[in-house]
Order: sequence, then structure tokens, then C-alpha cells
Amino acid sequence: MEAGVLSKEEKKREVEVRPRNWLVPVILLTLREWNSYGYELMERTAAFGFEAMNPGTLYRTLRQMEKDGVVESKWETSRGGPARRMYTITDAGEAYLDFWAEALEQYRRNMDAFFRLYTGRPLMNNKNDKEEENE
Amino acid sequence: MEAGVLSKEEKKREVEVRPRNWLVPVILLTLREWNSYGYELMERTAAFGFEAMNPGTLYRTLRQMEKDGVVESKWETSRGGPARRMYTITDAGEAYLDFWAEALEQYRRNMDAFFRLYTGRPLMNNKNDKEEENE
DNA sequence: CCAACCTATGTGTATTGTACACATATATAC
DNA sequence: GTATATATGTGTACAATACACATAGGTTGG
Repeated sequence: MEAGVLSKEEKKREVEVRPRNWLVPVILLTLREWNSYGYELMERTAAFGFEAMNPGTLYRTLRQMEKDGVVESKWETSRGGPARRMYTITDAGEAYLDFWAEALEQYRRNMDAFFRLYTGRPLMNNKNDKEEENE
Repeated sequence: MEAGVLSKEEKKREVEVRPRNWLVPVILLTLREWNSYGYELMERTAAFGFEAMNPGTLYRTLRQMEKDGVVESKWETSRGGPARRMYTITDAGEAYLDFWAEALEQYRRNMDAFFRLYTGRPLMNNKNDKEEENE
């Protein structure tokens, strides 16, 4: 394999940087601002990295979130056009969001550690032995 | 569901904040510092959020990375104790790492946007209509 | 000497978050 | 009345990681 450029193999899987469980918090955060519904949420989640969000994934996630009690929904039919399932964040949802944000902070520290090491300066020499440097 | 505290349901799945594809870059970054092997890498990946890394997952990932050409390995037997499969990062591996780090920067912006919104100040009022605030 | 233990690598299978493909229904515009 | 935008949904696939378990070499101590 050649160096310097990425092989077709690697390009294919592109690099996807996004935390797992990113979708749920993003939805919750958005709903904390305004009540909303699936179709609209799709646009807004794009701002957080879900650029080509698949509708099915979003709708299913919303249903699951309702089962989990972090959101509630009811149909909104008083309007032209197809009915919308309007979602509201629950108290449990806000609690979950807070919990998640806290965890995100911890992760940010991990990411910073990554960058410190990446950008050159080795954090420390706390490795007991490093005899396998070269052979 | 009660608010303020997390339900058993939510506690069970804990909040796992870590980007997808985090393991591979962490391994590559570590190998860029020193050549290493699975057993040792387990300790080091812990520093980046893989606190209870399962051996199987790590070893399988390393093999896959070798197939992808981002690392190379050879047995090290000149030592007491079980043989170690020593890994070295390849040029392609370094290129991949660079590529990934760049993508990570973009994600960091998403995360910052999340925090700005989370910590109160609404980014903007660029939403066309928000009639569903209350009903 | 052989049993217990640490080191070290591995396989088989499950889980989970999201992706992809596709289906359906309601209104409005032409 | 059919095309289009809006809106919600199901079935299935996939990839990253988790979990459970197996194996084998070497060292230590009774």
C-alpha cells in the first residue's frame, strides 16, 4: 500500500467522526428549545453532523425515546398538510440531557489528550520501559 | 417516569460518549510514539476512554488494521514469557491518522455548537417560524 | 513436579446505533 | 387528476464494539 495518500479501501469508509449516541442528545437539546416534529428535526440535526440523516432512523429513534420516557408526543392535525407528531421533552429527558452533557465533558478531555499527543508534545514519559523503540 | 434522577432503565445503558472509530486512531497514535503490542496497548487505550477494553476486540481490530495496511506486525520471541506480536505503524497508517485528526477538528466544532446551545445562549433565531412553542 | 498465576493472543457470538431501501398518506398546485 | 412537497413509517443490513470464553507459554512456590 502506498503512503501519503489514502487507498481506495480507506476512502470508501471515509472518516466518520461523531460520537455514538449523538443523535438522542441532539434531539433532546433541540426539543428543549422548541417543541418540534420529525420532519423539522431532520434539518436541525444536520447542524450537528447528521447531514444526510435518514428519515427512518430519526422516526424510529423518536419512538424509542418516547418509550424510554424522555419525550412525549401528540398528533397535530389543526393545519393544512399531513399530520405532524409533535414532540415535547419530558423532565426525565432534561435530566438525561444534563447527564449526557456531563459525560461529554469527560470525553472532551480525552479528545484534548489525543490532540496534545497528536500535535507533537508527548504528554509524559510515564511508560515504565520502552525498549522496543527500534529493532 | 420521575424527573431529576435517572431511571433504572437509563442508568443501565449509562452514557457512553466516545466518537465512533475512536479505537483505530488511538491505536495509531500510540504506535506513532512507540512500537507496541496488544497487551500493552490495552493499558494505553484506557487513557483515551477505553477503560475496560475487551482483549478480543483489541486483537481483532489490530488484525484488521494490518489487513488494511495501516500497521505491520512481527512476532517477538527473544524474551521470557509468551511471544508478543509487535506492531509498527506504516506510512499509510500515519496518513490515515492525519486524515482522521482533521475530521476530528470538524467534529469538535459540532460539539462546541452543542455546548453553546446547551449552556443557554441560543445560537441564533434563524428558525423561520416557531409557532409551536406552547399549545 | 505440578498447580496457580500472570502474560499474551485469539475465536464465536451478541448488541447497538445508525444507514439504506422502500412504502404510505395528506394536502396543494398545475 | 397527477405530480410534488410534506410527513411518518417498516424491514433489513452493517460496522464498531462488547461480552464470553478458549488457549498457550513462562514463572513461582509448595
